[in-house]
Amino acid sequence: MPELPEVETSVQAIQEFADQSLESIEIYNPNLRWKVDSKSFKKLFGLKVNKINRRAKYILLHIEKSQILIHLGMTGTLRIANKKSNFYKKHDHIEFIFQKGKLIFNDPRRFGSMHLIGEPSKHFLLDKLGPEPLSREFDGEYFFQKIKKSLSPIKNALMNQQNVVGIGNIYANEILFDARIRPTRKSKTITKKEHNKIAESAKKILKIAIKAGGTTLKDFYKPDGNKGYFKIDLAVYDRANEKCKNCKKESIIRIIQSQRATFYCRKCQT
DNA sequence: ATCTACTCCTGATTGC
DNA sequence: TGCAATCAGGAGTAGA
Repeated sequence: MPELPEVETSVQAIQEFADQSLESIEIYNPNLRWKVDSKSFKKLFGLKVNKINRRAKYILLHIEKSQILIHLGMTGTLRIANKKSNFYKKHDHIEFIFQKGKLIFNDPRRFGSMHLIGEPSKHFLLDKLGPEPLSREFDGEYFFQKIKKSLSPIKNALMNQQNVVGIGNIYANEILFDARIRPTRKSKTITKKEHNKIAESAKKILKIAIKAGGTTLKDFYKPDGNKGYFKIDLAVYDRANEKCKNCKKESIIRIIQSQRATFYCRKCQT
């Protein structure tokens, strides 16, 4: 599930480990999207995590001159556990043992990843990423310039991490509904004015979602428990055949775009 | 260079 | 109830 708001929530939830030393790391199953290099992680024993932050949908744990790079994929979750508990959940892959607790990475579908890396901006997973959607760099003018010649649908452009990061299938649908733009529109046909609205909607929707994540943080990240991701009140995603929340007349339709489900209102989104 | 389809994997849900 | 088919929120990669 994790898109930018969920990853941001996770980063906030594990801040207690910033400033703690890694006592050891347990690798139960190194098979993720790329095989985890167990050897390199063993060199980290005894070192301190100085900072934990996010770039796009990646989580970074900074340790002196290297950092642990984590991607949650589709089904990855982090959970905090008490140090004494030995509760193993199915699909637990990696466990970081700190002074005051444990951080466990669980991922049933194994689309997530974990790397030990050097300079983040030079890593192959990060070096082509576009700007953060909540930064000043991302605005209508930027997006217009970036995709004004593109033939691909605006929804694909929004989800393309080289254009702007952090937006996945749910929020792309929600953002375009908020902006009243039809997801199938070719990017090159989007006017500057519409771009301003898209950028505005993107910031608005993501901020609302981050806030919602913050309010449910307590339930989400309890030691030894993980109730799963929060959901904001979605207007179109997974609401096929339901009445549009804007016009209250037309039904939301579901189509497939580039193998992914797209939801929109034919009346409100043009 | 741009764009789309395929692919990795397990689990929940839907349909017969 | 059982079993098979379908679908899932990501994104690198191959190939058109």
